[in-house]
Amino acid sequence: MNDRTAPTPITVSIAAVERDTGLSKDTLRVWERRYSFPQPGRDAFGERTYPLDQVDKLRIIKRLMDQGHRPGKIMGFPVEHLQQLAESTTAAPARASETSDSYEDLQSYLDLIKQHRVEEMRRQLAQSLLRVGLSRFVIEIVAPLNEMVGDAWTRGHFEIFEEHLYTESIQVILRNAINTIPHPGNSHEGRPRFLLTTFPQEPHGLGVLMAEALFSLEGGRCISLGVQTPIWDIVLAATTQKVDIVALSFSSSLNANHVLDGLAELRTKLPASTEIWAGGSCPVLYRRPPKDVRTLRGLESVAQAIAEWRRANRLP
Amino acid sequence: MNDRTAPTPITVSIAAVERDTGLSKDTLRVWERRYSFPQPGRDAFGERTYPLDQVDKLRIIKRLMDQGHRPGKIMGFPVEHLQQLAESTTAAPARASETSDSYEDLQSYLDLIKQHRVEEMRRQLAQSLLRVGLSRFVIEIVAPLNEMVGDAWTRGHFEIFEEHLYTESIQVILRNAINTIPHPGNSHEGRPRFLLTTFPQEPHGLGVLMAEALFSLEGGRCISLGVQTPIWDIVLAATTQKVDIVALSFSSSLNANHVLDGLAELRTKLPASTEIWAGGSCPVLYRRPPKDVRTLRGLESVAQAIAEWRRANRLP
DNA sequence: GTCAAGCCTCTGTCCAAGACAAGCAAGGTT
DNA sequence: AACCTTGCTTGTCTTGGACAGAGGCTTGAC
Repeated sequence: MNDRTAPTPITVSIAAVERDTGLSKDTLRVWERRYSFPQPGRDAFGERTYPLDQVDKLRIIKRLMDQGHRPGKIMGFPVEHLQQLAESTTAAPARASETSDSYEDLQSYLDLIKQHRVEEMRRQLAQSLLRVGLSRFVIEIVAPLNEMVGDAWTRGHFEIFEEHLYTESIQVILRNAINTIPHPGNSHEGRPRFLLTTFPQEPHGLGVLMAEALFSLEGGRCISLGVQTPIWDIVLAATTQKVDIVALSFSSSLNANHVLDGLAELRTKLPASTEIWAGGSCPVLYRRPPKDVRTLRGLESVAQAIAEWRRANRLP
Repeated sequence: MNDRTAPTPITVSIAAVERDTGLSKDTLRVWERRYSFPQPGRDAFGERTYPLDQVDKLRIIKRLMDQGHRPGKIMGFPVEHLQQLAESTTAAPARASETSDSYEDLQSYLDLIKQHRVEEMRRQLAQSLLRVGLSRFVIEIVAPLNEMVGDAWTRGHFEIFEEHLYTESIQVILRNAINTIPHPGNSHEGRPRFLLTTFPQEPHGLGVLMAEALFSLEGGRCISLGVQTPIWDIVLAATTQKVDIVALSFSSSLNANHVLDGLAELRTKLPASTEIWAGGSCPVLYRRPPKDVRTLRGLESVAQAIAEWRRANRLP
């Protein structure tokens, strides 16, 4: 129950390891049985005590698994090897984001986070927003930055709290910007009503926020449910709010089958007149596009999608 | 593992019950063994399937336990009796919030959610904010509303998406309000630096946001990490950002032991000069106050706590 | 009558080893 | 290149036993 760090302060209990690594107690015990790692000592009551270096290794393993590695393959490697493995991940997608703001400009934001100069970063973000406008800001700065931050994290260059600092900063800037978008009169003509959220397994909210910004700019009326809404509640909300389009955001960490199954289920439960738009970095959306769901590959396609919706729904 | 709601849609798995009630799987099994409640059925694989009414009863029991009741005493009672018991104690705190906005005014917000008139609710919230000011808005309107919404949710009067709509609305209003708080010059004298976040098991972010509003109003400089930051990352962020106070928010859904263990561990890892402030509706904070942690019971005490910090840190 | 110390019961968490379905990779077929 | 089958991998659920620590009760001293 407690940490029992008192006698030998260099070990922690199984509950603490579960909290710090996100690996369940069951998993920790079964790994020990199968792979002989971790190998915790025992305290006077026969309960497991994990040395800190093993907890560190568990954290690295967890990160590599989020990246797609399988535990059985990597469990035996020494820590140095694992760190090396983390380094040698995709370098390609970061280069693809050299569009208008050059790669170096974006990199400077990462440096600001790494130096923990949060206020300076927010100032510069706000400045960029003013310079290029909200739409280009989201598409050309925030989206590639998200990717770079995620990338840096999987390589172990960022701590979790640094990623939190980044996310919170972007959220402040974007929400503030969304608030300043003027309400274009009372005319509801040709203004699609959006419901925005994510599936229960998806805790990342920046995608929803970016979509809300772009939809609103294009004249959409947005209702956001935040993240992690059960499918049935999405249906309830969509029908009671009489929305035209349900928009969902998917990050790359999600299980492919869950995404497809969830979208299929949502499609059957929603009336056919309600469109479903799906976007985000989840690869399966574009590799095996689901039936009767509009997939938005890249945020640039948002404007076109809304234009097409307008054309299709001009006069019913 | 999965919900297995497909064959008989009226039962859920033990993992789902753990998620929805906050009671651990171990606890659920041991209750079944000792008190013969709950009594889940079994699916084709021999795994427990909990009927929804039993989950509802478990939720009520959880709430009564938060109020001090012991499981063995109340487990055998029928649901009606338990509800009655819950009513008799709940009435007091709700009444206590009849300070400026009367109970009926707050109730009208709940009605607006229930009628799904989101924009109207936001308009009225914004109006209340202007009328009474941010500080009283947070303390006298948002805090009791949170309680009422949570209350309505545990009784099954609210759908999940309605709670999401509420949370998102409050978030929009509060973040906007926080943005408008003027930066009082460059003087850092007597202005405590706060780090705000929650523990990994705590996904609710409104508490952090309310605290940020009040701290900022009192002249504090706030750095928010959002929710669910691992303890080690809280330590890292606190030291690199050189904060004076780490402020944490705890909802009543959290496991008491996890909260106390986490706070104890955080206390040992942070330098003694960094204060820890803990607040929120988690009962254990006030029933068994942790060592060397300042617990803020109710948001009214924020101003006093900051005043005391100022007095203690005037001249080192 | 009040308070402290001791005892006892209650209660959540940990342990062990076994079982199995869902996830994933490799091989074969169209 | 797209698809199905087969077999291995892996996380989660199962049972029943054990025990520490908190809560509540009783006793005894003042």
